[in-house]
Amino acid sequence: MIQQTSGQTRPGTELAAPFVAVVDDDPAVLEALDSLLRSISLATRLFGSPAELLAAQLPDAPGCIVLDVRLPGVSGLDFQGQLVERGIGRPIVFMTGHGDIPMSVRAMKAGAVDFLSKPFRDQDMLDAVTSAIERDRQQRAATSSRNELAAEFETLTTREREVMTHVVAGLMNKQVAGILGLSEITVKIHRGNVMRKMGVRTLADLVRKAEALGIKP
Amino acid sequence: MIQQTSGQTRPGTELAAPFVAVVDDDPAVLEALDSLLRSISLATRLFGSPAELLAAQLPDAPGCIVLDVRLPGVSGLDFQGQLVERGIGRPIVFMTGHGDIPMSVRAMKAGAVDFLSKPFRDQDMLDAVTSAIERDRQQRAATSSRNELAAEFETLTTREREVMTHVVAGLMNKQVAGILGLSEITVKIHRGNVMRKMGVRTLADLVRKAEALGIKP
DNA sequence: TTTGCCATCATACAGAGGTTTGGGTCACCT
DNA sequence: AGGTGACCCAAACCTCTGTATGATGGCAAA
Repeated sequence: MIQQTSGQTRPGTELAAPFVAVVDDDPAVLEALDSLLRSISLATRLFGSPAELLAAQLPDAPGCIVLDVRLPGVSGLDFQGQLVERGIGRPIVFMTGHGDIPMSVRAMKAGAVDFLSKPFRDQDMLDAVTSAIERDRQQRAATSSRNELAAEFETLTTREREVMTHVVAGLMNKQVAGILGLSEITVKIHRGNVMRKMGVRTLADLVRKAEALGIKP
Repeated sequence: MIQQTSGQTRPGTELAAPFVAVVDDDPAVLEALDSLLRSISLATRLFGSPAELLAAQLPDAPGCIVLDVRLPGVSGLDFQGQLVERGIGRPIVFMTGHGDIPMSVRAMKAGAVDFLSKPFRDQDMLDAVTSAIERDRQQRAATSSRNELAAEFETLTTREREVMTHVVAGLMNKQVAGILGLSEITVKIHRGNVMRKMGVRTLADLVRKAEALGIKP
């Protein structure tokens, strides 16, 4: 039971099965992709329109989105932008029957993983999807560890954050005390609290965490 | 005179005028691009083939390469790979008269800044080139500061590097001494040398430099 | 009001960091 | 043979860090 709980709550474990969300207005295409992706043991979510995908709740697992450029409602490229805005930053694989070079370049510039012309070879789609999922896996791992860090940082009081900022800048306790108008002993106490709350035992580790948090001034 | 010397030798200043290297086997295209690029005050280097560019010495300034995909000798895409191998990592803007989507996607995946179909609008080329030069500028700044760091690190002796590795890992002097089979006082001396040679005064700064150098074990 | 958290400071002590001074061995190069 | 530089160590001395112990006051939620 301990292991089970640990496995469920510990972030970054990523044992969940990856999935692929497919958006296309042609049911035949959806069916074909569903079959293809399942053949390599990938879970699928099928959508007939961008709106459906936005309404749905994607699994909390590494995954990607396969998208036709020409979709009912909005352009696939615009939809790409919408997804990013809403924080649904899943890697996207585009496909199209009537694409052109500027379209593909725009998609790639916006971060698309691949841009496949219909008809494409099955293997090309599988490669693209595999690559996209791997990208998402790393993305999620990075976001996850950043979130844990931010959570620790938020447990600090205002004073503790001020002290931490100056400490990781390399200032001595007495200097920090001078800047903040405190006595050196008070700074030491805050500093000790910072170390404890940030879960580090050495200044080196604190500096690295501060770097990851983007603490500069 | 002091200011002049300082300005010439300090890296990262990047006051040098940006340039654009253009490779195309059609003299008319070269001439047209030369004229276009000069109109926004960009220096140009014109080449009739990839081999010519490889033989030439590009200026030590931010710049980019404008390349036709179909070139005498090699494919523009293969040439892109060759340039990366030789450390000529300038951002590339592709242009083509007979391109297709897979080609453009491959180029973009390989890091191309843009991929323009001929005929393209002048403004599109200017935008692409401007963006490419900006990317190179940042690339060069990053490489430059990494090189300075590596240079400092290379002035360290083997022992000093070992000590530094353990120190930035957060170990105490006595622990480092135990691992390396030294006395604590010797570690202190090495540590002092490391700080001096790496040009830092605080452990925090040393940790940051070590991070930038990718020192982990 | 009581409780809890935040913040502040003092004294005292233990331990870690850092430099200086001075000394030694060894390998390599001129 | 002498010089250089890496490497090693010790004693002395100082500063800085870190952690108690104990105490005060403000402020907000229960």
